[in-house]
Amino acid sequence: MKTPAEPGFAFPDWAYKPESSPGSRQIQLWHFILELLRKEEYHDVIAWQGDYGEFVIKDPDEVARLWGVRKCKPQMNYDKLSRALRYYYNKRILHKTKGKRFTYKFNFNKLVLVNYPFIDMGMTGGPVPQSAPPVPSGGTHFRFPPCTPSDVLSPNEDLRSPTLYSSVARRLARGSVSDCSDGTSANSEVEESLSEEHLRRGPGPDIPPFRGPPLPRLAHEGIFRVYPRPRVPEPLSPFPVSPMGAPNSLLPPQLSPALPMTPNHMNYTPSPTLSPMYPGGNHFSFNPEDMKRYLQAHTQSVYNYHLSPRAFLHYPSIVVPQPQRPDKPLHLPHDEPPFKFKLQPPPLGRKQRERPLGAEPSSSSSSSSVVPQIKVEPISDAEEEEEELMVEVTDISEEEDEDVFKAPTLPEQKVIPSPLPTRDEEPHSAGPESGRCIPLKLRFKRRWSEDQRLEAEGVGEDSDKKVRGNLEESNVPPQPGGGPCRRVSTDLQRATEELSLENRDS
DNA sequence: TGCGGAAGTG
DNA sequence: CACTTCCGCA
Repeated sequence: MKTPAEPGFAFPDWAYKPESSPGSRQIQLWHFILELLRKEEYHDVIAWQGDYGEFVIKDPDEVARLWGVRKCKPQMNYDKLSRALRYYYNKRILHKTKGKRFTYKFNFNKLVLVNYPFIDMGMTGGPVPQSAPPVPSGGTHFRFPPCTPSDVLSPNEDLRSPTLYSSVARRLARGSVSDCSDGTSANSEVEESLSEEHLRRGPGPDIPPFRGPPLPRLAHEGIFRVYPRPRVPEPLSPFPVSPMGAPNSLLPPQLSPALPMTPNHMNYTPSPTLSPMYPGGNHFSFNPEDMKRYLQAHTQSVYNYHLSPRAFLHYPSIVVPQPQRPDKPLHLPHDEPPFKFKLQPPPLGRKQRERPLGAEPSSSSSSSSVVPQIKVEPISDAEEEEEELMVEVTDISEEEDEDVFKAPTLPEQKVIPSPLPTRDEEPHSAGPESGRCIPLKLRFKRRWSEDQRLEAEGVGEDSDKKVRGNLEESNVPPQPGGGPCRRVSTDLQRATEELSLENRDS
């Protein structure tokens, strides 16, 4: 109803932080830049130009002024603004296009990929719209595994969305360039609060508030999940409309962006909090097709500029065990272990409705004390690496990225070198449990057990010791009957439960 | 022009 | 934390 007739504003929610949110800050410079970039009105001031994601500040002073207005910093000038931009270098949000005056380039790889890691960044790049880096289409409600979105994103980056961003985007839509003292468009705030609700509701009445639409079972199953088509044609890309035009004419059924494009990334379902806006919303709807194209192309430039490839390399480790797909070796022929995913014992006290395998009901309590110690290396490792690799490590690669690109070095390779024994893999060979319909879980469990076992056998001596040490230290004697594995499996059990639950509901 | 250190701000 | 402000250096 109250859909501002603004010609396609389209920023992904994740790009903003609602003022209301705790750590929310005001608009960030890059948001602002992006915003200007997508507005015709400012094409004389700033515009996409050159490479993908590359833009030129045609009128530095004006941009600075606008920025100043937006931030209520009348003293703002290009010098200062550029300093701010320069800070983005390290964050890898931007980088300078050398040789070209006032030309910078967005590292969408970072901005976008991180949020849409499922997109294939393969270098198959075809022609891509130049000035219109599209963004994946909404409709996806991702969910990261146990780890939180913030784990995936740099802590110091605000790309992560706290929760719902429904409206913030909208506000920018209009009060794009100012709202403080300059009458230019002082509507943001107001508008925002107003729209907050129906925004969530979307333009259409049929659009349920964003929360947790039927989540595809799990990436591995719903790879081809059909996504609701965005209400709005695509001209509303977060970026200037692409020459390619809106594929609105005939959008192929919206496939999950997590499509077969890249197995690496489709193994987990991104978190809803990171998800693009609800497709219903008119605020943000991007088309996977475009996104894919863009990203592919962008990848090239990314490679050219050595932008962080870690985003990619990294994800595989988050991967969730894949159901065996004989038809398609999901990827990485060799240089990567099937999955180096270590389950982190989920927080206890939650749904434990699955019958605890071989664990007393009360085990929950006992194990709750154990869990922390048990955490072989998941949490810290996973999280730390994640962040590091993803973002902070930035510096490391700052100049060595090339290498990274060429020879992705995985954090740990000590993973199960051999394909798991068939028996272990066979879904049929039902396990002790309800050997039927908990494939994922089972797989997880097995995988994990396997992992644990191997580690226990010496592969991962460190962690093994760690675990034991901890166990001893905590007076938690090894399970008499089951040995370490037993405990592990218990935890695993829980973990899997947690995980499957996680994926089930939401 | 562009860079990045350093200190300051909310 | 994300700038803002100032500044020396190239």
